[in-house]
Parts: sequence; structure tokens; C-alpha cells
Amino acid sequence: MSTAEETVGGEAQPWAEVTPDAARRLLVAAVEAFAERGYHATTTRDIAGRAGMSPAALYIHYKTKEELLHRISSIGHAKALDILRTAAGREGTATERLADAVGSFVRWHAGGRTTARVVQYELDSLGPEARAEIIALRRQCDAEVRGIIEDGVAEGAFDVPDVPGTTLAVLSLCIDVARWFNVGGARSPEEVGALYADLVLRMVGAEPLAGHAEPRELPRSARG
Amino acid sequence: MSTAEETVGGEAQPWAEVTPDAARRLLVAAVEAFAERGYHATTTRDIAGRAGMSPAALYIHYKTKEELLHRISSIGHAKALDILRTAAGREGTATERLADAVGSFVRWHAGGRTTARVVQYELDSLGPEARAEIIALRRQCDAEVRGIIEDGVAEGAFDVPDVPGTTLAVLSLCIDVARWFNVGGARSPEEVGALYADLVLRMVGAEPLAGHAEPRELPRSARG
DNA sequence: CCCGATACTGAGCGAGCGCTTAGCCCCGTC
DNA sequence: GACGGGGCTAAGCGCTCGCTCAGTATCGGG
Repeated sequence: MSTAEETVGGEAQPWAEVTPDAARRLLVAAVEAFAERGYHATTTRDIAGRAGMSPAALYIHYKTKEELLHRISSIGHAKALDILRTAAGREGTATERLADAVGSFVRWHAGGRTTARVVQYELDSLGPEARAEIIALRRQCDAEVRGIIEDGVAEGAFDVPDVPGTTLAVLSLCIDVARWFNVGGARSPEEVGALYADLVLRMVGAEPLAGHAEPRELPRSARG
Repeated sequence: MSTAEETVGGEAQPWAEVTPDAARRLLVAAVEAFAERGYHATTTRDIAGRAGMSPAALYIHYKTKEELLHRISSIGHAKALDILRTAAGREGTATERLADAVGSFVRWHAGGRTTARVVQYELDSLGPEARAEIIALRRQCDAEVRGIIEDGVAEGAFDVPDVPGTTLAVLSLCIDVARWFNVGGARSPEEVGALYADLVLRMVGAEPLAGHAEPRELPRSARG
């Protein structure tokens, strides 16, 4: 959507749209702090400290601590929806599109798990109106995935007795990556994305993609 | 494991082992409060209030607020492990045992989602030693599921290229039920358990169980 | 050289937190 | 029927929280 906002090695940096610079530094600091300790356990002094500023500086750029979470959540969900829309809207079979959607969605949750944790797991800390706004975005994510699955069923490529339930399960599987990823550290986001794409194709009863990522053998064994 | 601890209609009540009565009331109140607002956003005054007691009463039965969370987490994980062990240890094919494990594990997360939310999502609020103790229990849960999947592969009933990764995904899928269940409210714990057992059998490439829960048609349509 | 605007800091306010203490009530014991 | 002790409460301690405000450094325009 915007230009050149990825760094190769580490986490994506989709905060280019946040200006001025000090506001962005505060927001990035808040993402880190919220991801590590949770919204309620994070103090405004901690956020400001990570950004190299005094506690009072936060309130020049944000009205409240909750506004920070709201901004993070909004931008993050917009990015998540964008990923799913892109995969759902490309040309190809439903099988290819579903594998693409799951793969890229999982890569985003794994690679940017700091952001994803906040976006996916701190929703309840928002006030009612902000939460309602975010939930609307979530429903749109749900609709994108359900659309792909319905297409696959219509094509005859998928065998899915319960489309809404399976949609829920697929999204749940992807989202939960943000909770457990990197605690062991044995897998790369790309590996998890490929694994999950394969698992989801199995869940919907699709033939696996030939050339793609059907794993032959695991590169390295994970934790015993 | 203990006798007659289930109530039919609502949530399971596995707190019979907590005595005396006042300590149990406080613990149940804490579970509700932690599930609703999270550990850090819950005050000791709120817990005591829900239990119909003064704030100071809490400290007669528990040394700190964190000890409450620790107790809840310990008992909850023991119950979860017990469920998986029971399913893994019964006689039958790997397919039957995996379906049983997933079905009962999901029913527990859905039916007792208040408890499960605390148990599965407030782990980071514990101190280092308590957290390490709980993580050890989690690894045992992981081992039980991985054992069933390995059995299925050995039997030739499953086709699983990446056993540790698939184990992780299966557990993740089940656990995340505690996050989303009942927000829509369209499904019963039994329905979700049956759906998820079917989905997991597909993930491991097993033949679906004949007489069991392969859904023909969805009883009621879920949210549009 | 002064001006107002902008970005920020140091100090601190009121509130609510986790937890403690002093004392009361109640009940089984002899 | 006086007594000892566990279960509980009212009051409050010390602290940290989210947030505010008066004041300062910096800087472009006249």
C-alpha cells in the first residue's frame, strides 16, 4: 500500500504514516511495551522513557494512553485487512488464493509478532466505541477469508461442510501465531507460513499446491 | 479425576479442591474478574467485592494477588493435562484418540471459557518461578498430543510431514477457542468440539470417523 | 532584536492501587 | 461463663498511577 516500508532482517515498520517523528517514536515504544507487559501493566512513564522523552511529552501528541492503543490497533488492523484483501483479490484458483492469504497473514503475525500481539490481544483494553470500530474491521477480515472458501466450494475444489465455522478456525489458527511465535525460536516466519498454508488446505479438503511449499522433510528439528 | 464436579448447564466447577469455602469463593471471583478485565486491570477490592467480602479478607487466604493467579493457573493446567492424558491413554486407534483429545479439550475451553481465558492468556502476569512451573505443564500437554500424532504416523493412519509443527498448530487451534468463543454465541461447546475434531483429523490426513460427528449440514447458520 | 508558536521538561496533583494493622465477633472448650 | 483463637472488617499506609501545568529552549518571520 505504501512504498518501501519493510526492513529485510527484522520486523516490518508500517508506522511511516505516523507523523511527526516524535509521535512515531512514542507509538513504536508503546507497541514494544504493550507487547511485553500488556496494556494495563504498561505505564506512560515507561513508554515515554523508551522513546527517550519525559512523561509529559506523551500528552503533546496523544490525548490519553488509550488513544495510543487505539491508533496502534487501527493501523494494525488496516494492514491485516489489506494483506487478506490482496490475497483474496489476486487472480488464480481458490486453492492458490487461500494458500497465499494464510501464508502472508501468518508471515505478518510471526514476523511482526510484537505488533500483532498488541493488535490481536489487547482489544479488550479499548473503550466501547474504539472497540466497536476495530471489531468492524475484524468482520471484514472474516468476510475476505470466507469469500475465498466459498469460492473454493463453488469451484468444487474444497470440501467444507461448515463454511463459517471453518473460516473462524482458519483465522483463529493464524491469529494465535502471534501468541506463541518465537518462544522456541526454531522456525522462521516463512517456514510457519508455508506449514500453515499446507495445514489449512488440508482443513478445506483441497489438493495441495504442487510446486509450492509442500514440505518434504523438516530443515531442522524443533524443541524435543 | 475427582467425583461429581460438573454442572450440566453451565460452566464446569473444578474448584471443589479449594478449601475453605471463603477461599474458594474468592478464587471463583478472581477467575471471573481476571477473565473479564485481565489480571492487571483487576483490583483486589473488585475480587473481594464479588466474593461479598472486605478487601482485607483476601489476604487471610492468599499472600498476594499473584498467588491467586498462580493457584488458578496451576489447577487449570492440571485439569487440561488430565483431559489430554485421559484421551491419549484410552484404547483405540490414533484417529479415535486424537478426535477424542481435540473434542474434549475444545469442549473444556469453550464450556469453561472464563477459566480457560485466565489459564491460557494470563500466563505472562506470573512471576518467573511460577511461570516456569506452568510452562512445564504446558510442555507435558504438548507431549501428549505429539504422542498421539506420532502413533498415528507409525500406524500409517496419519500423513504428517512436520509432527512438531502440526502438534503446535493443533494445540494452538484448541487454545484459541477460549479467546473467541461465545462472542457470537451461535455454537455450543459440543458443536465446536465436533467441528474441530473433524478439522484436526483433516490436518493430519486421517480418514474421518464414520459414526461420530462428521457434520452433514449445519444445524443453524452462524452470523452472516 | 523582538515576537509568537511549537516542542518539550520538572514538579506535582488527586486518585486509586496492593497490602497491613488493630480490633471485633463468634464459637468450641473446660 | 471466662477464655483463646481463627475469620473478618474499618481504616489507612506508602506508593505509583494517568495526567496537568507553569516555565524554558529553539526557531522562522518581521
